[in-house]
Amino acid sequence: MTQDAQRRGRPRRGRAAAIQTVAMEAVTWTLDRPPTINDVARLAHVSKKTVSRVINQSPFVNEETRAIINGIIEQIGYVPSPQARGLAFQRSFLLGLVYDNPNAQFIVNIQEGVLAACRLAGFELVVHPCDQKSPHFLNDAKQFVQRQNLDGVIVVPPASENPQLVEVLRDLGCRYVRLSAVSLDEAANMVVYNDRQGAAEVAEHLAGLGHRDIGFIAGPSRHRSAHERRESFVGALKSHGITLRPEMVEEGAYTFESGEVCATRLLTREPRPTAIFASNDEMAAGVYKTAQRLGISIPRDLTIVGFDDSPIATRLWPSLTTVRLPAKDLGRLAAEKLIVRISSDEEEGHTATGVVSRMVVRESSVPPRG
Amino acid sequence: MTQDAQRRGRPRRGRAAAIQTVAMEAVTWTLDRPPTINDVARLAHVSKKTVSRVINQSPFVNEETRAIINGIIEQIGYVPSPQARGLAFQRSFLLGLVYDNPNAQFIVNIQEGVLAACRLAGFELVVHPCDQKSPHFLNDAKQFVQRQNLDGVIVVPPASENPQLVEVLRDLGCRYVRLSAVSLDEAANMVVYNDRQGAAEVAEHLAGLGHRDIGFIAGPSRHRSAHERRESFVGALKSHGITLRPEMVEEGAYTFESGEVCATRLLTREPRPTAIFASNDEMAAGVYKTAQRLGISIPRDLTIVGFDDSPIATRLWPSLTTVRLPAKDLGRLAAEKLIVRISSDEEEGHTATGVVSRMVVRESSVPPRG
DNA sequence: TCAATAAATGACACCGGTTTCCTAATGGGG
DNA sequence: CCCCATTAGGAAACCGGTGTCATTTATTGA
Repeated sequence: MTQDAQRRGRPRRGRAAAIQTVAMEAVTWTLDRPPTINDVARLAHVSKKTVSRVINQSPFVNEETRAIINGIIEQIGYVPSPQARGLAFQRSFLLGLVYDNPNAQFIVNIQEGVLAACRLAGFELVVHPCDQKSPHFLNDAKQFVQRQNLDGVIVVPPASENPQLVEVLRDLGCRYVRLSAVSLDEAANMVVYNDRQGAAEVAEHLAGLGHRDIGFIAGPSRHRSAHERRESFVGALKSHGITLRPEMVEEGAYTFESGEVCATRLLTREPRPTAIFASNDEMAAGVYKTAQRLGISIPRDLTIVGFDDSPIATRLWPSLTTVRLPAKDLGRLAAEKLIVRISSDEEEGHTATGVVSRMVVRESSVPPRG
Repeated sequence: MTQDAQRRGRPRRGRAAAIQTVAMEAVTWTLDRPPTINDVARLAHVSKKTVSRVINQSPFVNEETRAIINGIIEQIGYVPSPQARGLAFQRSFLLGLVYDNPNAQFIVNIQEGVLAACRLAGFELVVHPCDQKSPHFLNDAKQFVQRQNLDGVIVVPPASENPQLVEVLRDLGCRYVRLSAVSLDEAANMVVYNDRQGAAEVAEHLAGLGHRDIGFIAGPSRHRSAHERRESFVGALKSHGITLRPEMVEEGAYTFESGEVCATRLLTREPRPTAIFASNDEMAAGVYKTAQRLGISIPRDLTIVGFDDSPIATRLWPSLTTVRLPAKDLGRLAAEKLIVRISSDEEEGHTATGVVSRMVVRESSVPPRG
């Protein structure tokens, strides 16, 4: 009975005293190494398991105890070791971003969106630029995942459209989310951006302005987005009674230089188009340069529309009418999707996720002359 | 003696046999979890310590044993757990990249350079975009380092020029390397890019072309690079007998819009400058737009020079004479420096490291008319 | 008053590596 | 033939957390 009383009483006193003790010790307490969970447990006179419960927000902790432990954690600046947590949880709290996209702004925007979601969930982001043409491409990606034991990977187009890469990720048992213009995978693994909407709006815009001789610069056929933009644009024009003649279509490579080449072909042909829709802003910039070189005035003699709303769209003069692709939202959605699947430890999340692109009208699109 | 013989002999047979056994087992051997060092040790009939020695290239392992273990590692696809290694080594093999630079291309280039060095050393890169103006800036940075226990951090300007941030990193005991236009820190912690060289070349170029009425758009004074570019440019002009009059200097914010504003001021003033040197390409693009708006022909009536050699320099028409800042090399050097310090576990590396910027002449710079 | 139950906490094994310390076998010199 | 240095390899503790299960104490119902 005496023993019981002691056992019952001591912890109370012990804990109550701990507040004082620690408060006093805090000034002089200096560790030559980062504090660990054991230090916290010792100072709080509890077991490390209880500290662990506090860290992990377990409901089975007395409020008083929790307050004491949190106070000590605060005072000594304890931060749980991610390595130890990772080892015990079998998780790394790390997401990977795989990209081979040459558009730097797109990548940075995606990164920001992904990180916005990561921060809320306590994840960090590891980046992996790569090159699909490299013979080490698949092996590099594999090592990337394994080397830090990534919990999940987000893949950006065009790499996201590589079936071998997806196979590698699947074999590794690594969760992934792919970004693409079309749904290539089960809903849980995809975030799609609807380029059809934006391309259709452009068609409507140009038709509404009165353009009939319209040139189109398509993207490279290996990009799914190129097909989407093309088909939607052609279809929407047709519904406005305008047929895009084959000789008014050129296929570019989403690069500035290819935009110049395609524009040169289109603009030296009769009848010369009164408007050109380039499948991305880079190529649209190539059209600008070519038009200026040929002495064609923009927008008086030529309306130009791009796609992406990259920074260059507003740097050009006149500013470029284009389609805004909300890259940051895209990144955020992908990360959220991935994190939900990782956290729930389930393959659910079968709802389709995506964003819609919308046209932004600026100065480069006006009615045709005469 | 018999026992001894057995003890001596068995391992031999054991190991020799292991090759066969494993070779046969490999086909049917399926684990429902990733293989661990224990699996390798068991299959190789050695202790896990010996496997550890092989992994870490210890010289105290028999060649035969090493070959057997490597064979098994290969066959079962064993990859050491980064969490476990991290826990034991007290290292994360993770580098951080802190940036608040609005220039996406610069960031992506830095990332690529950093990763080139990381790959060789077995490190991965975690990114952290931030905002110096946010009240959480310092705390976010601190958590960023702690959350994954980063081995080192690379800080890109202008964040790199924030002394409080550096203090936080130092307090955390986190190694860091700063990029900046000037040496703000001990040599071990810096990689500098010499903007003076490029700016001086521009001065020489413009003077050589015969320009005398030269306008200058400076960067924001909180950027060290802005000072470097300005001082060097002014100094070099002076050494060519040209004095930059105060009314020919405007201070921009390294943004497109500020370039427009400054250009408007410079170009509506008498005498109008025959050449404008903008401290970065973004602002130079603003000058282009303003000139076009005012009906000033480039380069006939106005020579323009930028700085950075960002993608926009070649997208503009005529293409922009500018100064190339080798961002990728910068990133690589910073990462190499950091990795050396981490690996050697010493504060050495007192040699200064840096890159030099060089002018790239394009179409926007010609002699003045008349 | 006495189980039965729930709440709060602790003891101990474990995650997958590394380090420390120790043993056994081998080879060479006296 | 013995001793010792050297090489190869193993046992156990450890890194810093988490899981499982047991234990203690307080509360409730019969």
